[in-house]
Amino acid sequence: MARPSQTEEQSKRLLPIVCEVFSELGYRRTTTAELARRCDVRENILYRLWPDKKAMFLATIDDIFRSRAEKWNEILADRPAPEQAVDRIIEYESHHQGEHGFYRVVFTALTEIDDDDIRVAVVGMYKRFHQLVCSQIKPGHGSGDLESGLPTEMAAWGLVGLATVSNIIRELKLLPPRQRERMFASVAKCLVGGEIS
Amino acid sequence: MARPSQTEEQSKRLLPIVCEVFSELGYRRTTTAELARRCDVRENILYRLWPDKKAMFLATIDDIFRSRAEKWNEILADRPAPEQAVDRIIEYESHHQGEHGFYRVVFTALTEIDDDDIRVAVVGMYKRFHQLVCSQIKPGHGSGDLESGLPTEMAAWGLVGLATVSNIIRELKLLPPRQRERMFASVAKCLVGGEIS
DNA sequence: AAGAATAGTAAGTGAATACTTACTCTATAT
DNA sequence: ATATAGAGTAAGTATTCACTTACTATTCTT
Repeated sequence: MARPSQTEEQSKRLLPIVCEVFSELGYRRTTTAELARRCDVRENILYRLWPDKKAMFLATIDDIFRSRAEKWNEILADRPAPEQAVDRIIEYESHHQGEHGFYRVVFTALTEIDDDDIRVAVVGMYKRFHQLVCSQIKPGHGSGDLESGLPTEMAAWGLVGLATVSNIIRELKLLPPRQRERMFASVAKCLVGGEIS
Repeated sequence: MARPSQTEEQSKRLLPIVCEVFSELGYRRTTTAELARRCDVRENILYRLWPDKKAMFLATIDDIFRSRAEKWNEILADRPAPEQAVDRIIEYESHHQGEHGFYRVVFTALTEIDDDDIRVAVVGMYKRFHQLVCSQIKPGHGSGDLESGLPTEMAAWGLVGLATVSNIIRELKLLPPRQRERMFASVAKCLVGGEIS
């Protein structure tokens, strides 16, 4: 009949901006007015793309995980020896942490888990994140335990925790960058096994 | 002249309740009306004890650290062999994690660090927390590095991270309690050194 | 070109909320 | 006893904010 809908394209176009705002301000402090301003559209246009503010946030949670997983795939794309996969990611993470607001979104989401939809989204994200880490640290080492003596799943949780503090340290400037990177790399090595460089 | 002020006593009496509400709802979702309701007083009475909502939250951040540090001192009060101090705390933490809303307050505070006062409070809290962990894992092992090969300060950050994920796992029920406890204990052992039990 | 659905504009609305004000009651020092 | 400062009550206020509505302007199909 008439104009074909562009909502799909527009959602895709605006979502990164929405992500950015949520990661800067957190869920509650982000107002729909601010989202509209930053997206350079009116509020009701956002409401045509998503039913409400919560839906915008849920889309953010999904997207933020997707983009992080994508980054990792890029890093590993040129197929290094599987034993080096972990080291590559550790290298990358220790330097580029927090660049895409991943943890800021996670933190603000964690204070909203009384809401079932948000809880489900966060739980899903963590499970996939943990799985992703597991799959990356496993191949290099036979089956079962790592060199450190830890089962893969446990070491993976340790790494997730390490990434979390590391981001907190970064945000709060608790350590100078170099020192933080060394800390990340050393503790990560300790968890997955191998010498400490 | 007249009645002696009881503000001191009343602050002390109400602060634990205020802490509880902030840890349940986070900073933004906590309304002064709800705080008053839970404290069973009127709003303006809270405003006589603290100048504004932020001050109530800052008091919460301080108190939540104090009470955690106090707990640890209690645990170590009956002077076990210094080598066992770490194991005791690990034991305690793996079981009693999250009981006092510590991490919920931390998470909600982390999304408010654009505010300088809150930032300073959180930075202070983390520094003291890290110091506390350091002082607890150091004595058992000579000077410098731990059995794991990690410097004490690094291992301490690792433990802080571990405690963080562990609380997230608890809140999101990502693992059944027993498994979470085993994970915590194993990864902690890996970080400070010593056999994995 | 006409018709129709979508994109965009601008103003508004009702509820929530941090904080206030004006007041009464109560305990204490003298 | 009583004057006085603090404790408690109750209503209010200005603002913010998620979400809506009524409208105009586009762009596509036929």
